[in-house]
Amino acid sequence: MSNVTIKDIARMAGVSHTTVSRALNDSPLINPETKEKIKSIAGSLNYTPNYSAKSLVLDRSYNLGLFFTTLRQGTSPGFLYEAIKGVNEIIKDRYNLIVRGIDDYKSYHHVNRKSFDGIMLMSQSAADQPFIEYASDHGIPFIVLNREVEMSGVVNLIPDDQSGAYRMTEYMLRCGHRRIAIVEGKAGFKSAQARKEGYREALLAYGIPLQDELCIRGDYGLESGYKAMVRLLALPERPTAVFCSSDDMALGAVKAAVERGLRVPDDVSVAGFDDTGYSAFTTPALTTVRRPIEEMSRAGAERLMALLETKESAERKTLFHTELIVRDSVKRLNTE
Amino acid sequence: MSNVTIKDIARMAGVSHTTVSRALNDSPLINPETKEKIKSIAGSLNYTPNYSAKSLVLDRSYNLGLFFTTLRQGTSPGFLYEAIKGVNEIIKDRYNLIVRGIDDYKSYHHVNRKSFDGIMLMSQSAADQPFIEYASDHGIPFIVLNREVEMSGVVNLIPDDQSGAYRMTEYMLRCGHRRIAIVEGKAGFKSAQARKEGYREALLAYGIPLQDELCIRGDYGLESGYKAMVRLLALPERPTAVFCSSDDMALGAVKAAVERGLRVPDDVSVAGFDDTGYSAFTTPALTTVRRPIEEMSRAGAERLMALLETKESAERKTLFHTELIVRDSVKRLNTE
DNA sequence: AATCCGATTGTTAACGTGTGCATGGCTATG
DNA sequence: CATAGCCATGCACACGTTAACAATCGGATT
Repeated sequence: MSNVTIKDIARMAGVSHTTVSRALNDSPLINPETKEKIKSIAGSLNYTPNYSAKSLVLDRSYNLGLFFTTLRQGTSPGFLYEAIKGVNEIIKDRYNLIVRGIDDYKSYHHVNRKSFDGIMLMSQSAADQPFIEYASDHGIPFIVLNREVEMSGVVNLIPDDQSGAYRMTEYMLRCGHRRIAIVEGKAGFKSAQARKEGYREALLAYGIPLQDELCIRGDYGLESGYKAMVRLLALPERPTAVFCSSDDMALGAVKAAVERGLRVPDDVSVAGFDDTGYSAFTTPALTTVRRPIEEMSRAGAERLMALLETKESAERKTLFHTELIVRDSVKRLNTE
Repeated sequence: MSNVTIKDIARMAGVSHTTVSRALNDSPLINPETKEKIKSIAGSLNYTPNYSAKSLVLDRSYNLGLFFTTLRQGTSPGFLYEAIKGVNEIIKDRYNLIVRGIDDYKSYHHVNRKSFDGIMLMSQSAADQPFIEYASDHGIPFIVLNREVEMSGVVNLIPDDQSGAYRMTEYMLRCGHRRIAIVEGKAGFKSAQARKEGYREALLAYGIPLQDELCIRGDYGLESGYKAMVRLLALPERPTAVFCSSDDMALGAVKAAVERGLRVPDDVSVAGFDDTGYSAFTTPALTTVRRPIEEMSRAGAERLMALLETKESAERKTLFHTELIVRDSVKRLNTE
């Protein structure tokens, strides 16, 4: 049992517990020989510091929060996975990573400076604005990932969704598509808006008007992609290509098309967004936009650690590049 | 700032901090009126207890661990997602859920009774036996999910993989398949072994010998399913059905088949295991075995909470039912 | 020889909370 | 009226750690 305290060590070493504390924290005040002796005793006793006690006096909890807007809906497994993986690669052993959806909290009461040294918010919707203000008001060091936030002074790492969507739409246009539909993301999600905007811009650049009947609202989930496609296929003049704002919705869309006897991409092209691990293995392999979630999370963790150790923080806003991944689900109509 | 302490409240209420402490903890010793008064002051001051201090004196950290064998490889995003979701639904606000792969720790030094009130281990491989022993030796309350563990006295919740695999194989046999291959899970993973065993048993029941050339080792990942299928298709006499030990591998397998001009399930049948959210939306929709990860995690969290609050713990081992999900990826060869 | 200084160690208090024991007031009982 | 008993509260300490300040010692400086 690790009930060993510095006082026990002090007794064995014939010194005061203060000296032990200093020795174990590598204080330069302590005689090197004493230090060695104390460390070896600590080692042999298998001493582990009591972090609750440290926390109390040092005013640090050693807890880091990784919060999502929600874990219930609108957060894809792949997204969660990459984010956790990225962060866990960076943080030191002594930090605890606490994962939670902010909608899991009945009140933010338990979220405070004493309980969290810092927080990374994977923000997906404007709905977490209150949370951001709460964190800011309570002086909790935090950074916001994934969603652009207007607040000044906040470290903000975001993927360049808009230009990703632009490039995808442009790619479809270059392939000769002119009647291009979009299945939008979840209402209220900034990412949904950015992707729509990239789509709109690209169409504009090619002088093609935005048509309401080709814009269908989804919620990023599989099912909503399916339903959206069903509606698109029922149109008098149906689109030749469908840009889905998430890979999951693209899967749903493909499903709907195939069920109705259409081949993808021969009869209708479908593209996604995210490049989840699955996209390369669907049939057909999905043309999509890669979003560097893991890199972004890693960078976020690094920035947060830096922010905690030295009080300075570098640039506020950083864009992470998204990348067009061409696979097999969009057909080339011309020979350009 | 939440620098309010019970002493501040005590001063304002004209009582001792002891009384405040008791009042806020609903001690029956305190006069109801005093209690009300104190609570209202605490409320208006927006008081939050300092959990580091509480931890120190109560010897509880309010941290719960959700540990995986690894987060790097062999853990699918969907698995992680469902587990976290299940646990987060149960645990109370005041608990922190700490998610980590045990292979992230350089040493277990930071894992101890003071830092974790309890641990749920999503065990996937025998490789975490040392960790289990460590936790046991250090007297940390813990339960093991997902993998059967021999240790006595450990609460152990596991999905009935073996009978799931049995039912799947049996289903294929009933459909008239006789030459059935298996793509096995990651070496060393208990789940891989259990699924293989169910497969073996079913074949045996139908008097069909196990053939080594039809058993290919995979690692649960997409890529490995692809490669396994490539090998199977290169066989002189190829299987009519392939049972993959995970949905991900099934996706990979389908991919390989389609690339070689084969249709699933018309030319070759493929089945998976897990019933990830995607299985219903692949083309063709995947026939698979549902594994109740979320339910199991929820139950695990409940059991752990119970174990922490009252020291008793109910039955040791609980099996969670797996369920055959018939979709479109396995062809019926007969008309039985 | 008196003083000072640097190196090392110890004394003591502090962080915010919970709890055993003592205290004081009030009521009921004889 | 005295005493027992209960209810409500306070006092003092504990939890394990860090840190400001004091203390000791030996040697160097004046």
